[in-house]
Amino acid sequence: MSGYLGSFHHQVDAKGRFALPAPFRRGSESESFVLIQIHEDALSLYPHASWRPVEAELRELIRRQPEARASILGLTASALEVLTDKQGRILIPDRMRERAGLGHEVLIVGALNKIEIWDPERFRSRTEVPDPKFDPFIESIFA
Amino acid sequence: MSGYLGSFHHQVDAKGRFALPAPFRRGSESESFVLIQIHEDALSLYPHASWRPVEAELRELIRRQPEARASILGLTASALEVLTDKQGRILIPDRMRERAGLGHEVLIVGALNKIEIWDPERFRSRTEVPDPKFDPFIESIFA
DNA sequence: AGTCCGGTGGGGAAAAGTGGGGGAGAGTGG
DNA sequence: CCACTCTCCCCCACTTTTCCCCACCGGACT
Repeated sequence: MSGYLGSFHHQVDAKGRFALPAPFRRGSESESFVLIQIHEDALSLYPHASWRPVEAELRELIRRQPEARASILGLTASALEVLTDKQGRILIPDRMRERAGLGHEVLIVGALNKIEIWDPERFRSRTEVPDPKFDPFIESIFA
Repeated sequence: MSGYLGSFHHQVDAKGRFALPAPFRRGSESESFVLIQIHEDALSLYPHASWRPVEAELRELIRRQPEARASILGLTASALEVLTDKQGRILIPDRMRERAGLGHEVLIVGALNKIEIWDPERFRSRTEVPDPKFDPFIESIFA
């Protein structure tokens, strides 16, 4: 299948679960994901296939720059391997939800090789005014 | 499965045992680990599969740089092969706990190919302010 | 209007984390 | 070679958390 596309407005229930949008489930049946906070304003969800090369590159970075150990350890410590339950839902631990500033409404956003989880309001404010500096590059890609 | 991820706040009981977090047990059923102190501020726990290449590289280093012998001997002398008991717990000898500065509360941290055991407070102080020098590298890995 | 499918909500069984008693085995000294 | 001690690990027990399962609801397509 092609990369993840689209955005879906879903609820996080009292137990901290949200339903993975049906289009994102196809091709990842009963597969595991890696849930991690890379950016301050969102959570990222990597399917196993996308995560593997990331992991390999992280280990390569540690080998070449041992001083990066603490930075990477902080990332992996706050990451988590998650599985969809039989209803296709994913559990976000409360600590993660709070740290990423997410409430009980989230926007599940397709980002090609991964999925991002945003606060809907914040997502609007971050994307409604795109930087025109990149327009020519983007234009040429789509030409 | 993918590498070790996540952090878990566990107790070390009066006998010096701590429960290996359930996610870290999967895939290593009744496997043995190597417990070793590589860094000053934490203990490292290598599953057998991750330990093998480390051992090979240590032997290779001794052959090429015999002067490193004493340093490596110091490491292997204080390392230890450990097994989980039937309850999935691992015993840390008191000497090791003291040398690594661990109390009766520990943070079990996933670090991809290995597991690290930290004092919770110390871990927070070492990782809460990541070095921005590595941000560009890390950004590009997760892009 | 009925049926299917995707999203939402909660009860309850199973597992995870924690604590401690006691027997088997290794190490030590007589 | 025996007796004593100490450590380790198995077993049992209890509490909390996790997640599996069932049920409901609403919209879309037939």
